[in-house]
Amino acid sequence: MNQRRNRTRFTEDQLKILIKAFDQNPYPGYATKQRLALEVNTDESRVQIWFQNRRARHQSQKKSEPDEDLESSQDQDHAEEEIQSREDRRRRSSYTPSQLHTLIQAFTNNPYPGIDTREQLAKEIGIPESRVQIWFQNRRSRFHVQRKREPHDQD
DNA sequence: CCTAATCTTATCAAGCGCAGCTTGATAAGCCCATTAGG
Repeated sequence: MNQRRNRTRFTEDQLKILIKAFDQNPYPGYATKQRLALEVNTDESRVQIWFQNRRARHQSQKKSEPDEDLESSQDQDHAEEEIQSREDRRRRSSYTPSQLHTLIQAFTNNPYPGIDTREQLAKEIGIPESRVQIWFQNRRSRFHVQRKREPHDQD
């Protein structure tokens, strides 16, 4: 059926490691996320989601605090520097026509597959489930964009 | 209730082939995205 992945429960030890890494760099590259995943014994995709959620929480918290003490006056270009030092992304995947065919067919059948369907697909075509999920996200996104660009006279 | 999982939208960037398109990967979401599991 169409259900979510089981909710991950991080232990305190795991969180300690993740938080420490987050404080050092809230935008880890793929290699760092993989290393962390190994260290806390989970999947890289869970580490990725954890960082995304933590950034969302942290940034909202940041906004509510003015924090104009004696630190920000010294280096104003800190933000740019932060972006520049971003680590490498995951290497771009490339799918065979056969894999794409299977994905597209599944998409036509259901653009919002649950975890079971995604994992089954992943197994079937031999790519990680996280890539399947990203593929569906991108596909849906572009489907929506195209719809906006060429609005049909109906609706 | 807390926060992992999910969704949309926008953007970066690899690959191809040599200008600019296609598409996988990543980030943000604003009175602070929504949904839902335990």
